[in-house]
Amino acid sequence: MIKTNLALLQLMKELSEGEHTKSAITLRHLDVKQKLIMQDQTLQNVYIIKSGVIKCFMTEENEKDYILDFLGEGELLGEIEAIRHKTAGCTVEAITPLTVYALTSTQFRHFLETIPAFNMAVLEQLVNRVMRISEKASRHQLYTLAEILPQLLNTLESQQINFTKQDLSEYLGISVRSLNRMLKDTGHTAI
Amino acid sequence: MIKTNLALLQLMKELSEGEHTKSAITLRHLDVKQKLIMQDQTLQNVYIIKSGVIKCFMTEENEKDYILDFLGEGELLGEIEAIRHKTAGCTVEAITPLTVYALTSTQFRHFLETIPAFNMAVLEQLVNRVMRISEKASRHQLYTLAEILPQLLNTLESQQINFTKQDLSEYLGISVRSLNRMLKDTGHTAI
DNA sequence: CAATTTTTGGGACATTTGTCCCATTTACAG
DNA sequence: CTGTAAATGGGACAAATGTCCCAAAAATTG
Repeated sequence: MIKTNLALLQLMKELSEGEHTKSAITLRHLDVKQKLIMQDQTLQNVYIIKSGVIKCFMTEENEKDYILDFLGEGELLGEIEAIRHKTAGCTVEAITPLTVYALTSTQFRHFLETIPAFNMAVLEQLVNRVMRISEKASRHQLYTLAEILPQLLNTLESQQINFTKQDLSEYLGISVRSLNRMLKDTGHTAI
Repeated sequence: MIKTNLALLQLMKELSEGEHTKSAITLRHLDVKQKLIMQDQTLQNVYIIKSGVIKCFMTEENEKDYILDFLGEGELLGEIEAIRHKTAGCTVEAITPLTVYALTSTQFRHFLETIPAFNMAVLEQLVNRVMRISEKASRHQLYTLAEILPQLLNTLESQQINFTKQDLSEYLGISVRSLNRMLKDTGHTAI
């Protein structure tokens, strides 16, 4: 359920120690509930998660939030904006203490052009994300909650993070009330 | 509503005439309802739409289809599979007569590595797709049909393609019955 | 043109999900 | 430890959507 990209994490570790590259990379720490990226903001940086977990969500005009994904180690953030030269499409908020590698958007594009391994890792990151979001969208449109929920609960058990009901329902695209109801009906007590 | 990528289309036009690159690129024609890519199939090629429109959809285990997107000129197909070395995640079917540029997955990866403009165009294509799919997923989770439909109908008017009710409802992730009901309630007669 | 298939439109009813609301429990700051 | 805020669980009802089904209209085929 929490997506990671260990290949990119490893690569960033190397780059952050590399002679010519380490000066471009800094570290940043965030506490729980702090926001790394705010929707509609102009971004100067691209981030790669070193440790911790974030939620990435979009806020629509009717004030409702939709959580696109929970992302962990090695996941790339802000690359969309760096490549398209647009403002942020979603908000990124820490749900555990977080450490990220940061590099400027300009540096990011420079790395893309000059470091083949980095370029490849970013391409892979992007196609994986397309797949994942597509599959999630499809699943959530074509199955009922009753079919999706058990799988999700299964996945949740292997995570040691406490997701709030609010977060789970925003991830599923339903109201908290519906989530509660379904949990009760299926006999699930704790999350 | 129909996504296009004119930058990539232009680039492909140039590459298909370029001294060193034209031999790698072939053309393929398809009729309406023919499938260019079948879900779960292993792909040998990557395609770029030269002209025409396709629908890209996923079939879930419960036999229901979800249309991810309608794609037109310059859109890239099969790149996900070429980069991840996986089988196709969705089916691609022509909804108008179609002409595509085809190149082998190997050639595609070679172009990525050796032609910076191509690499950049693919990166842009991918981030745009992530944005688009994310926005669609979010919108469809957070708004009711009554709010989405008018916008969609608006967009439809500017297209000269006849979408079937079936396609529209699979794009919206609802049943045809619901689509009909909503069309009647909002006083829309023709599509 | 006739026969057949596909698409469309909608009635009736069941199911799912949302909204509003409030009591209880849990977490947290002073 | 205590008061306040946040999160949880669920009743009651409204609204949205799905399922099943069938008849009319349109498109396709021989």
